[in-house]
Amino acid sequence: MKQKPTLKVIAKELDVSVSTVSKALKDSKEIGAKTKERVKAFAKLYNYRPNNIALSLKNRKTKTIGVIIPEIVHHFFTTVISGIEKYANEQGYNVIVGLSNESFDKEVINLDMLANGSIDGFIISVAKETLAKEDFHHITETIDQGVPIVMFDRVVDEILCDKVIVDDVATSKKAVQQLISNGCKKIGIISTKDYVSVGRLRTRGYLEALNHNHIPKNDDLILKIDDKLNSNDNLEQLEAQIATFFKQNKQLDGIFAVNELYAITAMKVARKNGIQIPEQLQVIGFTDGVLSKHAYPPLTTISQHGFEMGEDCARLLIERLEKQDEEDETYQTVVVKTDLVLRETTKSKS
Amino acid sequence: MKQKPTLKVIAKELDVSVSTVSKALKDSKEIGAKTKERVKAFAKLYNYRPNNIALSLKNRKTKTIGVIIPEIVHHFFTTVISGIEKYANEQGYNVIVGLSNESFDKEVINLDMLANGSIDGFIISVAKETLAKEDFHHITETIDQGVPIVMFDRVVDEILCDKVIVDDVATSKKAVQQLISNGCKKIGIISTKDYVSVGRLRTRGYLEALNHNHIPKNDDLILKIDDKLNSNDNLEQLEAQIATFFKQNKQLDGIFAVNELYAITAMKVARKNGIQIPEQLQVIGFTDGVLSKHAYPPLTTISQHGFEMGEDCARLLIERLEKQDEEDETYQTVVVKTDLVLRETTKSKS
DNA sequence: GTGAAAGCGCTAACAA
DNA sequence: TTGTTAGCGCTTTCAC
Repeated sequence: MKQKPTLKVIAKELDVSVSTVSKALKDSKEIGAKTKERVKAFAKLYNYRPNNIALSLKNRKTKTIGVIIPEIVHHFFTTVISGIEKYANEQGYNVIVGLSNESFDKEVINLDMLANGSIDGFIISVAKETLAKEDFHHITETIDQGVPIVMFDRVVDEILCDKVIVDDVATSKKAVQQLISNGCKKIGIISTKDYVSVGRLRTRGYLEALNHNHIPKNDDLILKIDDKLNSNDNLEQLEAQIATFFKQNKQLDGIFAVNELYAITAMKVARKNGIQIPEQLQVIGFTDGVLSKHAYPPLTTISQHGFEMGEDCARLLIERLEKQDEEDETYQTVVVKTDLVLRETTKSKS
Repeated sequence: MKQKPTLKVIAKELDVSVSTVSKALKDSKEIGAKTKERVKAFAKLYNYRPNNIALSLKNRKTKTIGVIIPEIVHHFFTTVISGIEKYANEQGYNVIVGLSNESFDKEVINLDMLANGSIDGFIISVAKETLAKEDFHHITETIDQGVPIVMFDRVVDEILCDKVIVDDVATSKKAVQQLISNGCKKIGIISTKDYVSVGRLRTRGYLEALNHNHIPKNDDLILKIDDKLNSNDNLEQLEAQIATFFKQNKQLDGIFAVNELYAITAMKVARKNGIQIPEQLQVIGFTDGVLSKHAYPPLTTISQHGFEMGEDCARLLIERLEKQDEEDETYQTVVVKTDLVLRETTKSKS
């Protein structure tokens, strides 16, 4: 193992000073042509690369951004990461990923580990446990220390920062409206507990759609899945809860699910009960991921455009980083548009 | 925005020296009890956190590891990352993710960006384009510079480093044997081009199984999907190639696919052709991901235990990092065990 | 045209 | 018990 060459090593080897080497490598006009040549040749030969850490210390910025998400085994989050990565890399930034695993403590630890100078700013989607506890001190403290944060998807209204979201209410309303227009009479929703912002908002959209069509609200038709159940471990419990829901609501002919896993599982349960999709039951999911595309039958879903969300997050963050001196205290909330991707789990009954 | 407190700031504020503060914060016995108290109280009050970058520069290690994978929107890779993350975090390491997007150039850039002191070591699964070009100079150079690398899944035999793989040949043989035992007579394989190591090896396992059962090889039954087709973009092309394959091989009654996307797509094509699964066609995939689990019917697959692979990668790398002085030039190749997860796309015809 | 010195934030050997 | 100093690798100002 050859040791990595540093300016100092090169300087000694060539019998010049460190600063000469530094300048030569930057093509400074202060340095004589042949010295430059010599230095550059030597540097190339030994594959010199400036030490990023030293630069970071000097410049007080690391050119890397930290992304903290609840789970990486989740198609939506990975598309967002792809988007972040793409934009960040284009701007010369690196991306460091931390997983909270939906746990408050791990979220705090991750933030702590990275906020100590390792990264210039965060992009985060808040863990369910954190939302449930409503304890956001780690986030506000980080912001107070001058480390900017961009929140996406699962955001916290009270915290002042840039945000990238989807118009959950309007989008859900649109989806449910589609079911109604298609002739569904008894539409159920499979959502999360209310502390998860997106679940709460999507439920609100569902209710607005019903209301708009003068359909009375029926609490039996609203299923709020217990916390953490969309982790891959307890699929059986998820299925059990949905099976019970089906049993309690016999004439269900439409389902709106707030994520694709819930939608897919509902379809599985329906199939076991001999219910035909879309003839007897129409289904729409949220988040257009691989699961939806490859489901049988292919699932009609709302596309959140995760990749674009990621790009927006990175853009917002990097823009703020690059003009950090200006102390801009006005925050943006970007609302990414959604699309209803019609596939085979819905169809007009007319 | 308060500026982040440094030792220097604290020292000045408390009118002691920087080293006193440093030692006090580390509970050094050299420092007097009340000085310690004072310093600690102050540090807590202003939420002091040591600057990681400075520590990295000092210690010549960053306690972060770089993971470079072809695609993050891929269940297998995300499970591996989860495993890496878990083990790394337990050991106090951070994980930084780079995506090569199956491109040689992006792989090189990623390696370059990070090899300059930002990370202590790499975990990498090689991009298809790199495998096709057979140009590995960026990898060998990195190793030569003293930055250890662990390869997983898509590895390069010629490169000396730690590796974590699955016994692709034996595992594939087992899967195909299962099909044969189940009574399949005409078994096809859907694989990748040969330069992708895993595709090549899995095809070899397929052939060995046939051979073992005295079934003659038939090249028509071997489909090698064109490069990059498992990226989500060109699903139609994938489907087209598989449809053609079906047309050319009428009595196909068994399919072994080298990843779950190929398997799922084959099932889709079969369904369109009115072929019953598993009655008329049995299917086994590789990589037990979400797609397989939620497919209809649920797909029999080989579980690669990605999470464990990730843990092994991290363990191998960190072990090497922590004893880097010893200059251990013996490399390990960990072969992770696989399991055949029997679901509903296979069944004995007896 | 080249080099010395200071400094980014921190630690540790050594002095006081 | 506390402080001074040097140094991690680099940039940059200011002398020479």
